Amino acid sequence: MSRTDSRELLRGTLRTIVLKLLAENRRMYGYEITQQVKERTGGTITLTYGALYPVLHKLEEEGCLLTETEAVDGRLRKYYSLTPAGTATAQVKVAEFERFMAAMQALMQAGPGIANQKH
Amino acid sequence: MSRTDSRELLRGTLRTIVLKLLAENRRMYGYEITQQVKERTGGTITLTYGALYPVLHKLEEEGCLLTETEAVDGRLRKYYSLTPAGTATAQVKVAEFERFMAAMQALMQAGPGIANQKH
DNA sequence: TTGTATATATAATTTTCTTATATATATTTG
DNA sequence: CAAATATATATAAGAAAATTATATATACAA
Repeated sequence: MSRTDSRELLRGTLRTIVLKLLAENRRMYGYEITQQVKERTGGTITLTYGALYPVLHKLEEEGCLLTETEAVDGRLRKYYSLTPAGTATAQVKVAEFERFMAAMQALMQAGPGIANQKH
Repeated sequence: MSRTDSRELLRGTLRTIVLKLLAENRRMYGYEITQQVKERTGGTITLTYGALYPVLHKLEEEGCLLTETEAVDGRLRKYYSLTPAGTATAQVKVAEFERFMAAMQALMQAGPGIANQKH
């Protein structure tokens, strides 16, 4: 299976993604997060459960998230929502990410190179 | 030392950065790469030597880079340049990164403030 | 001569992710 | 009806990639 999916680039962005989505949605459960990410990125980004759940647990442990477990259609769902501290962290993380994006843009644009020839 | 520097976001992008710069510059040495990155990103991104050199060695080992060592002002410099395979890899990596950026943009933009309530 | 800048390198540790596995119910499909 | 797929969470073992610390060496400026 060759993955067109750029997994390695995802490194370091998981927490930011989770916090951002929760900042928008007020409450979400893990599975829902993976589905939203897949949908909204047209399948380019797919989260793995082995990475997601530990991050959710860690964010909870750090006081960024709180949970409420509910049974829906006979299956358990664990809803996560941001605490005030989590909201603050989300803002910081998103701002940091935007700064980082701009910096990467600066590196990826300019320069006579690969396929950047202008006529 | 509080770092405004978003180190964790850098994870997974190092190889792409190195390959992109080498695609533009034809040949560069390690120290030069760190300086260019710092300059071009206004200090937002700073590479550490502990990460950079192992990556350069690995890329060389993989056949993406070749080296020529020269003494300049009494100090040694190890210049790296792309092999044809390295050029191809650089193109793939940059394309992958752009795809990833677009996907992240899709996640980061949506819903200014708190929209998207479901139910 | 002391510190800063230039220049490369590696080892130990930590963080973070992948992969595999486990459990359990609901729904769709052959 | 059985089997496969979708929903839903969880964790352990291992790999990958980075941080941090350390080592070496020369040039230049204060």
